[in-house]
Amino acid sequence: MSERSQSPECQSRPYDFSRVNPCSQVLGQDGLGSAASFQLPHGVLPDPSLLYNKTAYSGITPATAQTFFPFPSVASDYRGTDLQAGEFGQPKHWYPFAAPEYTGQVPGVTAATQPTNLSPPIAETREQIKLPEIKTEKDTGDDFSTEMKGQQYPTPPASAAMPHGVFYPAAWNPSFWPGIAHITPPGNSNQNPSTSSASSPSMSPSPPSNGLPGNAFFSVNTTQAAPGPQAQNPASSTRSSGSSSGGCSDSEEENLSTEELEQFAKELKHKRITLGFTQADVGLALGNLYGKMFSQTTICRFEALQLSFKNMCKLKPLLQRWLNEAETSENPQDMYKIERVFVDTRKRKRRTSLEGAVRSALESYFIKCPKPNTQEITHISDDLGLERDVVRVWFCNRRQKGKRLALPLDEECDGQYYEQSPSPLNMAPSPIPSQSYPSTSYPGAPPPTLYMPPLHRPDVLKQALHPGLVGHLTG
DNA sequence: ATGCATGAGCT
DNA sequence: GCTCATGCATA
Repeated sequence: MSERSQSPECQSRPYDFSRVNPCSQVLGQDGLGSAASFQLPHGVLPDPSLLYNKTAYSGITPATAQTFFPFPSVASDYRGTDLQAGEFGQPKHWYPFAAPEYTGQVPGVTAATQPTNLSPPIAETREQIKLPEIKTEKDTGDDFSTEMKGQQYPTPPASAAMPHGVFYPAAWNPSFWPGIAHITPPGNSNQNPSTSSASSPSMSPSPPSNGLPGNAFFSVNTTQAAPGPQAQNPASSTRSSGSSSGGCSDSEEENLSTEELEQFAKELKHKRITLGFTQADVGLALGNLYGKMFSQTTICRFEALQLSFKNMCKLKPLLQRWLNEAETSENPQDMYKIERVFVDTRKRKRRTSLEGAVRSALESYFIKCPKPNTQEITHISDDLGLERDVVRVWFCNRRQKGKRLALPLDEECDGQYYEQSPSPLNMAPSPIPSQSYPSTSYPGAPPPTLYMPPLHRPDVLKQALHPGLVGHLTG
């Protein structure tokens, strides 16, 4: 009830497009006929935050904040060091369907074996393992059909040769993280009590046998244990209601501060890399260890502080435990062994790849109207020749992204971020007096009057905007 | 690392 | 239909 309410209540309908909606005007314009017309004039607010009229980063109340971490990705700098050993298809334990078939898709490796019992030699466990999954049609317009995607088995190459625990020695460069030049000694991880129980069961050579999710452990500290099928972890599932008690009520890290999270994220990344784990490994390990698996994406976002505060709080304990386990384990590789194979037979819509011009157009629309109503979405979709749903989803994601990248931690009323009433047709640079970025990004903006968190830098800003748009705006 | 998509829970 | 958490697919 807490967070859920945030939008409706907090935003108090900043702009109700269904009524008098500036967007409507904009959308109704003829000029919008082509993507070209969306070209934003230079100087037009490249900074999304400007649109949100967000207030200064003033810390947050861990207990309530449902905001996103806008920190600049702590990652992104060390690419070569952590070449993802590969992405693992998410076994999605909550989709215990049998694998009908699969096709090996790994170059050089023919998936000749049974999908099940996939337990590659240690040397290969880190390899890319794709579980069969549904892939959408590749080419048929919007429709999508299923298509079993091949299960990718370990690609022997280089990485295969890498022994666990000893990785990328050459690649690793601590300098990337000025703040954490060295790894803190194991066990030193800041808090975390329960962790030490270390070498826990999960570390045993054979991970939860079938690795069935039933291995619930996920309850960070609580009761929410078992993530049964698709058991969205409690925290998330309860977010709407439970969260009321506080952002990370389900976590033992309830008192986490943003600094702690930030610090932990760095620590995690640093150690993970040092230990030779990829983000995907970690995600899998969590599944094996605690029954709740996460994707490389999620781990990546965690490290980059791109999750909501609440989400960070929720995951932190798990990752903390994993970290401790990994550091103390003698056979860390066991932590991510995959032995379960489930197939998700759901159909997944083919991913739409929007062209630069279209994205720019959408971005432009977004600036003018972050929350288009049904009609407007329809208009936009017609205008750009996109599926309505694609447009709708794009806006949803764009808003989410906006929060992630341009939102300070404090805000809870996300509605406010979009409170800014869309600018009139002429797209006058959104003048959000209360917040601004360096003139470089927004020449016409008034000088910054509010505290600008470190993360509010041009480079971060760019992340919040579509590359195409940024490029367009900046030059 | 990130864009687009999915699904739960909610209004 | 929105937010939020999360993940597949891909740049």
